Amino acid sequence: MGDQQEKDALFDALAEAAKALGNGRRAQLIDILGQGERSVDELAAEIHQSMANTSQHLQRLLRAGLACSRRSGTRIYYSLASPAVERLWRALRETAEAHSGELGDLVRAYVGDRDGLSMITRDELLLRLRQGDVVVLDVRPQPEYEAGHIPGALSVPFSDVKSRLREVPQGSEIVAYCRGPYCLYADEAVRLLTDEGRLATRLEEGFPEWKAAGLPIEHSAT
Amino acid sequence: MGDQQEKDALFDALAEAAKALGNGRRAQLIDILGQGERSVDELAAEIHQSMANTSQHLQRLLRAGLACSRRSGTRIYYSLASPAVERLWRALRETAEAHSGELGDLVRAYVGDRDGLSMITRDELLLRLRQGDVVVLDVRPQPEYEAGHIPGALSVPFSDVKSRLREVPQGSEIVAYCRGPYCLYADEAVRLLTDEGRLATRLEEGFPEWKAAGLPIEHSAT
DNA sequence: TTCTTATTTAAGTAGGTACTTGAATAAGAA
DNA sequence: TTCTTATTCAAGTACCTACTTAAATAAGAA
Repeated sequence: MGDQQEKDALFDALAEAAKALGNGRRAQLIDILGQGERSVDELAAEIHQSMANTSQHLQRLLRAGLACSRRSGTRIYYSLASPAVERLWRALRETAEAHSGELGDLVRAYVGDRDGLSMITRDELLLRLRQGDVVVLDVRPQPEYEAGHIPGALSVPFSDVKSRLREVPQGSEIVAYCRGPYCLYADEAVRLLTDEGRLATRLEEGFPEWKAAGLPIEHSAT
Repeated sequence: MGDQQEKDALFDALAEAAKALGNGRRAQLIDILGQGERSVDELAAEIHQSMANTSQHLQRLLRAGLACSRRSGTRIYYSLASPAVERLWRALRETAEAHSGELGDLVRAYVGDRDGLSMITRDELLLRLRQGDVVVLDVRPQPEYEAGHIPGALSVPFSDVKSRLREVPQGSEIVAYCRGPYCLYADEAVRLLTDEGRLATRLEEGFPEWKAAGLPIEHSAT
């Protein structure tokens, strides 16, 4: 007990979990899995990688204890191992953001200019929901909506917003949300709706943050 | 804006911070830096690595935005870049611990059996401090005590406990603390004191957790 | 049974990482 | 100035990682 070799082994094991997060593709997988469970082929499509490569990344997450999997017929569904993983991912983002400069530039390069974009916080949305004068739009892909969404939200995946405009109730303000701060679905939806003359706003954060705050969640009957 | 290449670059940058933590030696450095700033040679001695290798690890932490450094004469002192890093490190530990099994075994192998060890929580210690019937012992190395400690604590580094027994006031219960749950200094101090017939207890957590909880801290006049 | 689809495994390669050793800086002391 | 000490840099090597392609499983459908 207490010798250097064992100490090194302990810290190596802790570092294993960090290594699992230490790859851009796996970080994306964690971000997506934060929305709910997904199959390997869906995940491969999301991160634009081959099935083989995606499978290997997922198994790395499995081994590190960040993800878990279940088989259903011919498909295998992966999900985050515990809420602690969600906290770890958020802490990593906050740390990287505090290291001002580089990451900010990359976010700006990917996300573009959000200056003209109307945004509201979670607390504001809660208030408006109680008043009952907003329509909430979940613009993430359908499977993520089905795995869990803000109660009362309508599922209109980003790619369908334009064609399904008529389904969105008129008259009240629209609040769109997606995966989180690094997700553009809600941004684009708000821009599109605004162009159509609707009053639309983006929720600052995404579904995982809503869930992590302990707020109520609705699941689709399957 | 919004293309795959930029998205990959953004997540690669986030993964960079995780990669920096993804090495046992650097994880140890982060754990030690959580106690306060230290010079390169002190850190090299702590992790039992060469100066060159330690320096390279520290520069990796620097580049990733997890650490920062300042020069003072011929020495360069490294410290954590922000409290967010401390949160990240804690989240990583919690995640790894949730992945029951392997890590538990490694902790047990390094830490040994804590069953016979008397422990108190932070809240209990706060209560006892208010009652004024405890002596608090900081058994970490002197530089860590100087960089910040629990108010009123006496600095008796682990290696000196045996020879400096007389300095520890008799009559009241002793509470020893160190770096945190993976640190053995307080364990050993409590065993030693108990063998000498003193009433000694270990603080469950360490100094970084005390600091993170926003509790008061005392610094040595230098 | 054979066929199909989803996933994993195996093998190979280019590039990255963690150490080592020895030389180069950089600040202060003599 | 030279000497000393703390730190960094440079170059080399053994090992590890992220991807590729092609073959192997594994479950369900026909």
